[in-house]
Amino acid sequence: MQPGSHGLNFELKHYQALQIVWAESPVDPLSARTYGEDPRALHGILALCQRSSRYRRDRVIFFEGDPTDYLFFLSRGSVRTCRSFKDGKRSVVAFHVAGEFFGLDGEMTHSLRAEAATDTTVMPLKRSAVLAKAVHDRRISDFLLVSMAKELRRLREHTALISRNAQCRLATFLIDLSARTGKTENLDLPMSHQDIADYVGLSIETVSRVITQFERSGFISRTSARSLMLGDRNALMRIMA
Amino acid sequence: MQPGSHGLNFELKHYQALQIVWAESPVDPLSARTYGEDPRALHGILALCQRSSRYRRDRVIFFEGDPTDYLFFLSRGSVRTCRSFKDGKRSVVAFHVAGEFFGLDGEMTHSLRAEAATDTTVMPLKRSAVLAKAVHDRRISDFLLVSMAKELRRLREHTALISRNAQCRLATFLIDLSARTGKTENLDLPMSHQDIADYVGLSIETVSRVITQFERSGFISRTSARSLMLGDRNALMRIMA
DNA sequence: CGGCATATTGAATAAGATCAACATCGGTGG
DNA sequence: CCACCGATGTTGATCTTATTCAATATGCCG
Repeated sequence: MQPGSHGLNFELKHYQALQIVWAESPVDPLSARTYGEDPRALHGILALCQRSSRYRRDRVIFFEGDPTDYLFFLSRGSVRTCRSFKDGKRSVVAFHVAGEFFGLDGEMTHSLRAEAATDTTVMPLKRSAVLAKAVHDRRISDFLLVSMAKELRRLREHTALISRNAQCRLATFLIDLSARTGKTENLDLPMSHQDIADYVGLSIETVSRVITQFERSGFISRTSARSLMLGDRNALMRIMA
Repeated sequence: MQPGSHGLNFELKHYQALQIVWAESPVDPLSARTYGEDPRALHGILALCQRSSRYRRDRVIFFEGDPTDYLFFLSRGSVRTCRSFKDGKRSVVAFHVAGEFFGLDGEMTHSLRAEAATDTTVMPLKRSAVLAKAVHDRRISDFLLVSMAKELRRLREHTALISRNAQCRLATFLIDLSARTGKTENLDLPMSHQDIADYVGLSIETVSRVITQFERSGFISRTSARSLMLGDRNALMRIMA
């Protein structure tokens, strides 16, 4: 892959979604005009990538404790960031889908491990190079700010699930995933039930049972375990409370 | 309170903690040199505050759905950001302590409610003014970046609790709180048990029981319900797994 | 001192985890 | 193309953990 093309084969809507964050009034200095209509910021960042890397499902992209020397642009596939505990349990803290950055951190070492949840293509970007460029190009620092603001919001939403029951957790997960991938129907889950379970904090058995329950209630239908149709989104929304 | 003084009566260590984030090698453009040794960035932001506001315990600072016109610097007290659900339950997504910003968001409206967890003094800052100033002063945009990176990391840590048991959740909470407030002993909880329960996703009864359990195990001791002594931090760390 | 918030403790209940058996899927090699 | 096999997902029975409900205690502020 050439540096000039930047492997921009992720869907355009992801990029646009990234851009409109903080879109507000026309007078806002960080408005849609600044972010939304000019791909140069993203382009400028991705120009720092020498070559893209591919990871097969379950391969580790960085470990907990690794230096935060690189951040990554995910051009294809999906990534999970997670932590494993001494008792063998695992928490998936976040999923990332195509068009998103991951590995941004304010410390010198990663506090989480990143793994490919499906086969992926990522563009590694030397953190120091990105930051050096951000010093001279304010659109790039703004871009980072926007990326982080988006991730913050997603984490806040997810955190609010900690006191909710199994149905609510999974309804929220499904609605969120369909929104992020832009799939309103025929939602193909880009991760295993085990990944979902570790993300929402339930056992795989409970995940399976609740999805079956949703199906029996007519909220969703399935062609296979991994490919759903959200027939009644409103019902799921109601469960989210 | 005069604009010149900016109500900087929060403890210096908070500020320093904020500054050393992303500190890395001397050649890093966003290194400790940039952030760590110059209070002008924070000063520059706080100069935008016309007057500080006080909120008594449980008062709402902003509601879910309110426009994100202001962000806030917390100069005294503690704040919780939370969401209430139709079934009457509440999730506390984050606590903020003196020296931190809150209310930063990438969208036009807040997705969470912010309330004073104790009596507080906050400095409201017009978001558009901060961003306008950030355009001309790169230290300010950097400062925002650092603030958000810190909040991201805290949320990630908290999110990982979703699949952990009651002891682990509370041990993590206590250790984290003592680190953030800098109190290694005589940890005074700046929030009610109900707040803690809604934060870690347990009932108040379970919170009470686990704390009692910690006390009986000799990990902590209490002079009152709200003032603890973490006698055996290592034991708590072990429980965090 | 009184009265209301907050916190503790116990007993019953419910939600989800765990254990175990079985089903299905997807890939591989014959 | 089909048979096989390991990985993934489903379903049922039982057990554990935390919730709920209820009663009591303690603290806090007038």
